[in-house]
Amino acid sequence: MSFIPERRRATIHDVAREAGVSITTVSHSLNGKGVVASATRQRVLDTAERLGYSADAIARGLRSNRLGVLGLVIRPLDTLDSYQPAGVDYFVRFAGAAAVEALDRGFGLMLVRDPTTKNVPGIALAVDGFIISDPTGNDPVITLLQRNGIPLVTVGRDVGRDDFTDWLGLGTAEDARAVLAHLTERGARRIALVVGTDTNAWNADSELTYREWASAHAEAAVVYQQDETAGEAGGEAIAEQMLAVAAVQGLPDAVYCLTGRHAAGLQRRLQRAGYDVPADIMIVAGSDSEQTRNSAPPITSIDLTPEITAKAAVDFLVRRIEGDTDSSPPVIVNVLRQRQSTNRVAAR
Amino acid sequence: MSFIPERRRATIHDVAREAGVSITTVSHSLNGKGVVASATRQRVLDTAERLGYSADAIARGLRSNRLGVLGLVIRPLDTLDSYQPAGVDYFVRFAGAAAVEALDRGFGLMLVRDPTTKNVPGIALAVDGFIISDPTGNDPVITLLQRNGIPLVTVGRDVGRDDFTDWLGLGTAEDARAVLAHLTERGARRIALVVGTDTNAWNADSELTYREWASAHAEAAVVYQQDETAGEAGGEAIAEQMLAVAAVQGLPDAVYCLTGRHAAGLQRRLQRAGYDVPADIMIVAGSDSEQTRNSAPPITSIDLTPEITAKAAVDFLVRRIEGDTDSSPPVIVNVLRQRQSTNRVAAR
DNA sequence: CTAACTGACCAAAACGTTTTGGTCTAGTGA
DNA sequence: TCACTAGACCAAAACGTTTTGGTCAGTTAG
Repeated sequence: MSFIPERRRATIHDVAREAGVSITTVSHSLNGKGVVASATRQRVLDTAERLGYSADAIARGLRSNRLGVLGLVIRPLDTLDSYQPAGVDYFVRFAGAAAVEALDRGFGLMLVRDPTTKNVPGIALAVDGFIISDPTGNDPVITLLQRNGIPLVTVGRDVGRDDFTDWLGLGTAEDARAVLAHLTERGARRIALVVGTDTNAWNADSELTYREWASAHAEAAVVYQQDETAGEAGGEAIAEQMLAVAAVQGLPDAVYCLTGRHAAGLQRRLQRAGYDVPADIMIVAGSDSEQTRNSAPPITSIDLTPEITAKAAVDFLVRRIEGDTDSSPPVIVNVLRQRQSTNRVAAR
Repeated sequence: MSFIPERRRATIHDVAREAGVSITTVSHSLNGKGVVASATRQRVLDTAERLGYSADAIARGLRSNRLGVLGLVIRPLDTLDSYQPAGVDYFVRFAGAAAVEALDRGFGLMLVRDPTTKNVPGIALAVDGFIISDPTGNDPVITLLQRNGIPLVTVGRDVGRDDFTDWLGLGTAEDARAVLAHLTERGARRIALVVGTDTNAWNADSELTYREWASAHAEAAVVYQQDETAGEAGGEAIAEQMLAVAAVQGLPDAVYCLTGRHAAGLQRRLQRAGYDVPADIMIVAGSDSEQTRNSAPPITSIDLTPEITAKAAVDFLVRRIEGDTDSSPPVIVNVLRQRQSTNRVAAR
């Protein structure tokens, strides 16, 4: 037994008939356009209220080419192929915050997977604009959206697309510099870097900044690469590699792992090999997560403040949609959460 | 400098002109309706492909009254008034899983806040159907949607609306019985319950089942109530209450806290008062979370398997949208994750 | 007194589809 | 030859808005 009562929604025609005016007058009254005698306007408003009328968003969208929905594509999730990687709360926090901000501005937010693939709902290309989080290099999604004339902003730049300027910087270089400065201050000299394999700006710019730092300090750059999807096991694997060459070239003073799960796995494996964190080696993660907060010891991490980033991205996109093509993207500033993994004083 | 290239999307008229047929024939060719000579159909298909044509979802939606979007309202988040409560990953996992499942079925998923409030995007009432997670008693959102003839299913029943049957049970009673059986098996007799203040079925049915168990076992029912939004501090507050009356009526053997954050706070406060978990008192949470996984000791919890629930909810809603009014809602079965907080054998 | 303007309102077009109800031709059976 | 059917196609209506381009009456400027 279904409940659907098939109660037809009131249309603008119903209101017009009931109020004894034309639909033009109803539309004008409701939207504050045109000139309508105030008595008439009030009568229309009352009638609309009484009938529970609200303009159908689809019909309005068809006419005015504005649906009231923003699309969100989180590219790393397309490669992860799962929307619930354990402990990775960055993206869900991002999506939630983006939804709230969009709602506050009168837009809905629709989560969409890679729209270049088949079987994506047609509505995806009908939204008013897109936020693309962490685009890949020369991202085909951007190409598709541009071809269809859909406004978009990205969070993190597309490293293969220098002509595209509507992106929010993630403060990646600043973060890397802050981490390296923090580690140096705590006495580290030989710092290794562990990046992911996605071709996004986060990985690219972190590595770039690190290499700059290394050459400026006359240190050899030691960069490991590990698949983001490998999780903690991936971090352990990197630790194995470090241990394998430790006899020859020694272990680093400190390791900067972009991914929190890599950091947790790496720390655990090094501890198992008898090393103390932070006394023998310090560890920092570039992305705060459940794993970094709850490792023993807790791992110093960059809190990427997805709530702030999401809010800024929505704001920036809405500006573009509304025709403001000049304002430049906001700059995101993240915070370094100092924890025990880099606390040399507190080490036994 | 904006990037928007104002490239007009190809319409059905463009395809018709280019292929030398009427728009009717294009529509029929593309949708497999009507009778079209196969040579003609192929020509149309090729032309559409060449022009990169895909039907505009809004226009289609207007005509066929089907937008291809599902709405999701997570009611507890409306009261929490934040979409990113720290460590509460149930809802974000739910939303992510629902989005994936919807996408797999050709729908978009739109996250929406309480649509009875003002300033909600009009599109909210234009979606094809709604999933309402954890409705409040006699939820006004349900009333609104029903008045507008929008299909909906709820996750957890509306405790004030017995005539509404399209809800997915959360297995709440089964969960409660499993927890109580587990605690009894580990030697507990005097078990206390801590529920939240939302008027949803989870709270109501947990308490009901608990009281049934208490009277069946001739035990006094001890029920504490704490606001869901109070977090770990709320759990500590409950512990204070327990400690205050401990001299008179003793401490319970075990506590069943529905909310994971309450459980974590409660455990910490009791430990601070010198009690050992699980030796002196056992603790179980009704909802697994970061806090229950990472407390010391880790807290035995019900894993509410939001991925499974979300998938089932989408499936059920799509059935209703497609006119299947008969199939009954699926039954969700959750799992009890046994951890050290109820492990009496392993206690010192 | 006429022309121009203004205030109040409305009919119809337009948005891009799907679907209804045709037309026309060629073939079939009687 | 005539009625009928089936195949192939199309014109126009419909979905519910917003917006364009009016009309009409009354008022003001010259």
